[in-house]
Amino acid sequence: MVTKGNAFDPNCPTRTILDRIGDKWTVLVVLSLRSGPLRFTELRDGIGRVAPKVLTQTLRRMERDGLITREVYPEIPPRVVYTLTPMGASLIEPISVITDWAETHVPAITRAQQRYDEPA
Amino acid sequence: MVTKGNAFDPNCPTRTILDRIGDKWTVLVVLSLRSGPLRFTELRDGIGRVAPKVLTQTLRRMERDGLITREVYPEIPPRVVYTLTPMGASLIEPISVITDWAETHVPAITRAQQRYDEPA
DNA sequence: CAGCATCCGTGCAGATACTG
DNA sequence: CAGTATCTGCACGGATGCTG
Repeated sequence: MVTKGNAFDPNCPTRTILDRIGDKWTVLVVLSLRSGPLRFTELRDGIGRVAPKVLTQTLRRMERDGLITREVYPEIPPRVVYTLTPMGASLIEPISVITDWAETHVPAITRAQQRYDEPA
Repeated sequence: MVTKGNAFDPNCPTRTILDRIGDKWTVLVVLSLRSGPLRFTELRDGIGRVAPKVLTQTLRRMERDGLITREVYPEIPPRVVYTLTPMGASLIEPISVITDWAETHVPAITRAQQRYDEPA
């Protein structure tokens, strides 16, 4: 069985995962941390145009979920390092399945869209 | 390589896929149609609390993407049947990878959240 | 039956400015 | 440096009512 049948339950915890995977920044953070821990600014610069507030929200939620750890070094200037936990790292696989699927089917999807958008 | 490095491009087509997978209703439609074609109302009833407008939007977008087909029988009363295309059906695999991951890790995530939310 | 048209509320992304 | 504080806007989900 693909799903235990509770995927239709609005409160199904699987939904939470889908939300995370579907979240733009969460995925990018995982991929960014794939090759090692990074500081806040390094993440920010690597990811591109992301407001600090939004990045912070994303990181806090991921920390809460146990996907990353957050280590604060009380220096001046402060240094905070984010690291993928084993669980966080295990997300890379599902993500790569999705991206593989995407790269395989995107051309067909694009064609389907064009066909759909063509003359009425 | 997990990603071709363009996952960070805001216009990366892979993002579109992530958005679809992350979309609550799209996933439920795929799972609903897994065992055969369904009519609009059947989908609506099976999925649960979803506004017709939202379901229609979801179905149109999926049709446009080539994930489902929409057949209209000009009868009275009208009958419209939605069917998973081969491409749409191929989405079940990635989805099941996600749900498998979810079912494996949800307990750990829940525990992590509780630990995080505990005494300040 | 299968939807379209319309309206509403609002959650939330994002920009900007400031601080320990 | 690594955030917090504050404001804005608008995309989007959802409810309701109508129609071919």
